[in-house]
Amino acid sequence: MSSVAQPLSDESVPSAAAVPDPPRQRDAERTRAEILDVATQEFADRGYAGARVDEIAAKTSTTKRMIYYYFGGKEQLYVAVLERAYKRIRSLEQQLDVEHLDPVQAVRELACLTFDHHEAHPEFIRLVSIENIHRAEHIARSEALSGLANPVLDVLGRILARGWDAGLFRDDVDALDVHQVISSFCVFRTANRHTWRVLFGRDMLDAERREHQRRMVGDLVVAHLTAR
Amino acid sequence: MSSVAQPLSDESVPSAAAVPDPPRQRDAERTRAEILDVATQEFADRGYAGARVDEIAAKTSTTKRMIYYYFGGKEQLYVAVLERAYKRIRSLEQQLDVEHLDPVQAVRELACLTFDHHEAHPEFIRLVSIENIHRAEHIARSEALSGLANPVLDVLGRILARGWDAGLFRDDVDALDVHQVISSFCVFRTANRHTWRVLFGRDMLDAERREHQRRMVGDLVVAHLTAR
Amino acid sequence: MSSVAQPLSDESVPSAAAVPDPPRQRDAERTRAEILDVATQEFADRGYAGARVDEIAAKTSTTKRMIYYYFGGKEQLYVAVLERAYKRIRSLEQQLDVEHLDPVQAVRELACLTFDHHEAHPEFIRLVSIENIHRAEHIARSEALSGLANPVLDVLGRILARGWDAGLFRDDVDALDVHQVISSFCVFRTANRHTWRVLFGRDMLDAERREHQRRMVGDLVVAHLTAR
Amino acid sequence: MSSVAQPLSDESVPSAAAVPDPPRQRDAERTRAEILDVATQEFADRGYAGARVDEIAAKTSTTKRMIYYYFGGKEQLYVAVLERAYKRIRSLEQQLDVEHLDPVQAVRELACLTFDHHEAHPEFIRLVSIENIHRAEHIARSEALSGLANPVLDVLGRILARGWDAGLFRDDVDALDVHQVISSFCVFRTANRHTWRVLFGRDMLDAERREHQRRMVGDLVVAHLTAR
DNA sequence: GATGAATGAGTATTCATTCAT
DNA sequence: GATGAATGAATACTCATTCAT
Repeated sequence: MSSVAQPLSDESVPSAAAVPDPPRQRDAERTRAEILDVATQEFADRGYAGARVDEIAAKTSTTKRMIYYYFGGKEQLYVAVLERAYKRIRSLEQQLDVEHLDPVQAVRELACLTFDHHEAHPEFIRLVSIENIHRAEHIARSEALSGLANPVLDVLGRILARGWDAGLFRDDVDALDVHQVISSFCVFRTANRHTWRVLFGRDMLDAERREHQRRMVGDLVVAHLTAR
Repeated sequence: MSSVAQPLSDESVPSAAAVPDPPRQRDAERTRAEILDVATQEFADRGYAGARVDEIAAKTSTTKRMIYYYFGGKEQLYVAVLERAYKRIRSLEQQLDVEHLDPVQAVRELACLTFDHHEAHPEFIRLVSIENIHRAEHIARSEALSGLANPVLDVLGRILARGWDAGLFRDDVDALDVHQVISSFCVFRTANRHTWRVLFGRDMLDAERREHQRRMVGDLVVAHLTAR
Repeated sequence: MSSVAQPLSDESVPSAAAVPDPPRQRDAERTRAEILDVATQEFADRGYAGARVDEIAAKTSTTKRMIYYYFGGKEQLYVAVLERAYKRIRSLEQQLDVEHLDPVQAVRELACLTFDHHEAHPEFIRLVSIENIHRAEHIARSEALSGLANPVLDVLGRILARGWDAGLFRDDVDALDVHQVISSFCVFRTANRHTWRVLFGRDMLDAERREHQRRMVGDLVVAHLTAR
Repeated sequence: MSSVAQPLSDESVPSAAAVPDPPRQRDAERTRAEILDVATQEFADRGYAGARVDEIAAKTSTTKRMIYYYFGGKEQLYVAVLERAYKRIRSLEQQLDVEHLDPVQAVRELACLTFDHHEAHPEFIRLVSIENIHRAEHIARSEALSGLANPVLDVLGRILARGWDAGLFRDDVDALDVHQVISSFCVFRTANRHTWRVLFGRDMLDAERREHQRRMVGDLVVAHLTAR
């Protein structure tokens, strides 16, 4: 019901507010966006096979026919959902600004920003889990995604370079390794939240434990990089 | 694809050996086990909604009817798969033996063993991802699983206690925090392998990078625990 | 076997007339009605559990899928059949007109009309028998049916009132008692026709005995009401 | 759960009490009887198509195999249930003794006894309804049933003869007509109890209304027979 | 006689997709 | 662009019955 992508979608919000409808023009774009919003929610919620085209259509203000009209089918809709989700995430990552900090502070800050970022977009984490179950076959085929630049890696690369120059960081790990460490921690909390809660009785996303966990990821990566 | 249950199933192997199978009237335990083997593979491969009862039956030497005879339905079969998978993993974890090492070595060894362990059971990691997509509703309802003890935590608890006593480890993280750090890294490599490969061009499970990654998880947790 | 709904369905007849049916896109009401016609026949013929959705669909010009599209499932279809059947019967009962007769004639006439009425709708009697086997659980849950007015009772109530005023009728039976007497006789002939025939060698619906039986129900209720 | 057939089965009760098991002898008879008891309950409860062989077996102390061993199949079991039920009813009817009364008293008494009789055996009424849904095809094929004498008819025939001789009864109805009147009323109360309750809000089997109804059937048949 | 395992044909239901208007 | 009706292939599940021991 309530929009899934809201935290991400500055663009999709105005559809409700704003102008009194230019006769018939951006309707197409608006309809597409609405379908994508609902589909994102449904696919993230139930997986690709578990999501229902009927259900997606029903939660939309248009009809099932439009899904086929705009996207061609369930699979293409799913790919479109993935593409939009990845693009939004990447565009947010563009705004990272940690390069004014010293390398140690910068890497800690980057970890924390990634932490916040993933916590704000659980449905994106779920989509990624789902896509991994499918062995990433859809994003592999998507031209839009396979060529998508990765801002975090660039930022991280420059921080590491400065750290190495200053003799602060170990040099047997590269940017992708560090990104893996950060991502592992930040993704796992959300992706495996439910089984963890049942098996260990602790909710990794519990608000009370949030600060502790946030400090932990920073400590972790800094300790690792600066260990003698 | 690659045999799912083999690495785990000393018990299930004899089905291949022994007698040449009198046409009917095999035996209950063998039939059950065979269905579970195939179902584990199928559910891990395609998810709960994506797996097909017909397909599972077809890959079995018995019929679909037997799935309902022994398990009652698709969902119960899925739960039985989860239960067996968790029990096997737990039983392997029972065999952990790192307590003769000094705390730092012990925690590093534990991280490495967890690393090996998860790498050996990718289908288990997949099942866990899938169950998280379903918000762990099935294991939450399973009496067999919600009460399952967790050997790793006990072992880790004792190591930390020794480390604290010796003033070696920071004391603002508990056993579950440390387990989370280790699990995050070890699970993520397998769970997110495919999207990572497509997006970053690196296979986190690549054999050539294995030792590097294995050292990394040890370094990570030790550095974190011993950081001043 | 013999057309079920015909005697009742002025509305459903046009389906046979009109246009020669553009292949697809018939119209909703017609499709619904056709399914209900066939389902009425099948459920009356074989009972709820004995009727087959496949068989109903096969006797229809549409497909099984439409049954689920319009009704949701076998049980809801059965309820829809009951609802339509009861509504039709009630609507026919609305047309009763015996109040211009003196009370004795009126009650006899009412009995005879009920007799004719039930004889004309054997499939309705069968549906009622079937629903009683199910302890009326379906009509109990149907809002459409539990609130359905009962014209016969009103008519009967007014006749009895006149008879009591005139000192013609005994006053220790109420309208529902009288309706029970009439219904028992009229329903039993049809509902128990087959076992009666086998066990006693007499067909209670034999055309030759019809007038005799019709007079009997009138005599019965009049004699009862007017007995000193 | 609570035994259906109890009111009927003086013979089947001792199975639990009595002798300490003659090594293995009447076991066959006892097993047969137990199956029939459970099957009677199940068929009466759910109809022929609705009853489940598995369910019948499960409610038995033996296994499904025995149903096939003793009866051959579901249909034959159903026929056996009908045969036993009819035989028991007939045998109870043998005990009717109203011939010492004057014709009017006798016919009233007969009606009341029939009333009591049917009220005591609702599961028999249900079986008869069910068999009528199947157009009596099973009892028609049963040699045991098609030749079964009907004690009530004989008794009734003798009472009517006396009444005619005495000029008390109308002579345009025969014994079977009178039996039909009585049966209609007595069967209808039980057979159509549930729909009647839902549609008219009155339970025809309500204990408080029992005496009223019992008097009614007597009044009814006497008034009818003696009407001038 | 008795038992649990096994079976195949059936049976209700669902789903992505398309058509006519 | 938009809509409700329609479809066929799948999909989960059930049932009476039989076999091996």
